[in-house]
Amino acid sequence: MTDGVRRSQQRHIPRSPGMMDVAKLAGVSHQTVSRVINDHANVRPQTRERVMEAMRELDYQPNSAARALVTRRSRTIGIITFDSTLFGPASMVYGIEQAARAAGYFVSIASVRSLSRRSVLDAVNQLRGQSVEGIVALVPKDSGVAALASVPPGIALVGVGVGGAADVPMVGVNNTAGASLATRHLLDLGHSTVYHVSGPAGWPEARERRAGWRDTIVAAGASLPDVLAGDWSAQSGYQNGQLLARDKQVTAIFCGNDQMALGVLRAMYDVGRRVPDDVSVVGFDDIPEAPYLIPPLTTVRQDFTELGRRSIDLLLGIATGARPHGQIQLTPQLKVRTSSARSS
Amino acid sequence: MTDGVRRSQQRHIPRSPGMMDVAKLAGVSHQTVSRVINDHANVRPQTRERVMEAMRELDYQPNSAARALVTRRSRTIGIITFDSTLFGPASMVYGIEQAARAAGYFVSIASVRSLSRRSVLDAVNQLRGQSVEGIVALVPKDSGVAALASVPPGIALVGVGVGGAADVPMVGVNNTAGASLATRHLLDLGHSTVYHVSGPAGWPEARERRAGWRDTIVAAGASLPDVLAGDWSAQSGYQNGQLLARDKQVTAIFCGNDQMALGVLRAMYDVGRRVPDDVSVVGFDDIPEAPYLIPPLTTVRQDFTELGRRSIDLLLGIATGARPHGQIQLTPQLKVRTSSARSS
DNA sequence: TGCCGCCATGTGAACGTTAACACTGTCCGG
DNA sequence: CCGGACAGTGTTAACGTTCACATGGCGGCA
Repeated sequence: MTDGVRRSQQRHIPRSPGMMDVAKLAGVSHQTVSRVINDHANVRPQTRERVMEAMRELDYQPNSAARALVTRRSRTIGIITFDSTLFGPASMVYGIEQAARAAGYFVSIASVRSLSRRSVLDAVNQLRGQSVEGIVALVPKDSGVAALASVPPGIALVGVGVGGAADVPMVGVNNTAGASLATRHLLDLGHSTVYHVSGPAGWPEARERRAGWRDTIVAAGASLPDVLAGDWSAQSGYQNGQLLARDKQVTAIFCGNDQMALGVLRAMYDVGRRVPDDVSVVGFDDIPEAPYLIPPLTTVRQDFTELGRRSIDLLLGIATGARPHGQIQLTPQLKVRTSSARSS
Repeated sequence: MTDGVRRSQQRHIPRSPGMMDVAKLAGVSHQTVSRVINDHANVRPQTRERVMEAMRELDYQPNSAARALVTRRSRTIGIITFDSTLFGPASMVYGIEQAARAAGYFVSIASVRSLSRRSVLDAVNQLRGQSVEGIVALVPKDSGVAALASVPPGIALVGVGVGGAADVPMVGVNNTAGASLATRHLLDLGHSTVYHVSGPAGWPEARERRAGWRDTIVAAGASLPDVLAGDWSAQSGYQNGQLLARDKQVTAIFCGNDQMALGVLRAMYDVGRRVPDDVSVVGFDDIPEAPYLIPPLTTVRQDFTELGRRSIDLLLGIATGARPHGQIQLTPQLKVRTSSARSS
């Protein structure tokens, strides 16, 4: 007795009830308890009830480590994410978590400070160490994508927003189509051409949006202005906006995301160029604030949450060996608000 | 031989190398491998090198499940989060993840769709099922906080943004002080009083900011206007802003967060009331876009990332039994921009 | 010289679960 | 009325670690 007390004192983590304890209390074998937990057939309803009761009484929680050890399945998927502070990534993490949980998986997260090959690979290894059954990687930059491509096979991996050309199963929005939608919208409003504030070099999504914009301009036979490159931030939008605001020829601007559009809006305001009377501005993403900017921002909507959900679908498909490679592209949608209008 | 092949075929998950395999290859016992992995003393450098070499050769990854099973430590902490889509929560998750990783922990996430007692408790149980060693809960609503209070002890738990009165160890920003800072700033600019667009009922942070505002008004002997209640969204800010814009007496508004301030800004613009010439507006949070709104928003800055870091400090402190209860309050900071000016 | 103690390693038993198989009855068809 | 199928349950052995000891060798000190 004394000995027992001493023993339980030296382990600082108190033992929580196990299957054996439940079994003893219910008067069955631990295997029967296991059967109840895993909803196996061939357990008498009455027995099942007795076991459940015992579980309730002891506040029994199955030990996931033991289970993972013997089944070799962690029921966990990992997310690698860069700057999950932004609306887009944050929403996707949310969508992924919801979908994963619905599919019976836990979600473990590893956020990387930079998108260098090195840090992405570190994150992959961290998650491998947790023996995740699959990884969804939000690493929307070439260096990150390259790192993904060099991950040893054998681990299910899906990239999100890594561009259509990536050598990795991926889900993303059709950026080319989205950019095209926005550009055509502005051309259709009578603007002679459309200027573009793009995302930074090395980002597949920036490149694809730029391409969609360019192709549309060219196809329409309009003159092709130089691209201004930002870094996705409102600040960079503001700076580029100041440049554009000075040029009276500029009547329509398509921005690579809403934050930059917000900066452009502010730059126009500062210089006294009215939106949409003098200049039309279109963004990309449809952040929740978009309808309340001055003026309400016309933008291309991506359904980030759905993107997250789909990435789990794809991942689970791969994990069960369905398709070796897959590619899912969602179609974005133009949201016309008041920041775009007919050319005067 | 044939038998061996068949066996490895029927298990669909192929066995990855274990300690035993490494041990055999290095010509030592599994225990020595364990010692090498855990950096135990008393291993000859030469032996250590041989083991490391074997690990590299086999691409050995320690099995975290087995380790967790025997040590009863998962090296994992859990995050419960509500609407991680917003800037604040998203930043905190980021800060938490960084800090946890630095402390050698993995991070598992459970996002709840609502802050009802039920769903918060479900999330707690999900994480308990993963045997996390501690939980950081971002559940900034009374119902969620109440749920936390009823979590069985024995699991380390820290609330973030749950209000100072909570019966749970917590970290948060000093909302009262922050609101006071904003309100005093406006009073000091000569405004006869300050109106308040508050967060929704049942949110401790909304309550505390309201209290800070009210106390400051009362202490200054100014007249106390009715509170307008929003729901944190830009939309609700816009709606309440429209109400306030009609009232010519309103010259200063303190908003419970930046999104609502953004909506108010837009409402003022629509009605033709100039900010800051006619009306001063101050927000709370300092979202990255705040400097680029029209006009740049004066706001109260909270360091969300730091908040996340601190919550891990507190959690780890509790988990190692340092203090049974703790409370950390960070001091927010006023960022004066151009949306606030002297009363005319 | 002999014993003690420490360094370097090995051995065996947990940890809590699932998988595989063994064991009872009961019911049904021949 | 007997054999076999099947429902319901129990028994034993993994899974890959760490922990608590046990072991052997070697150096130092009395």
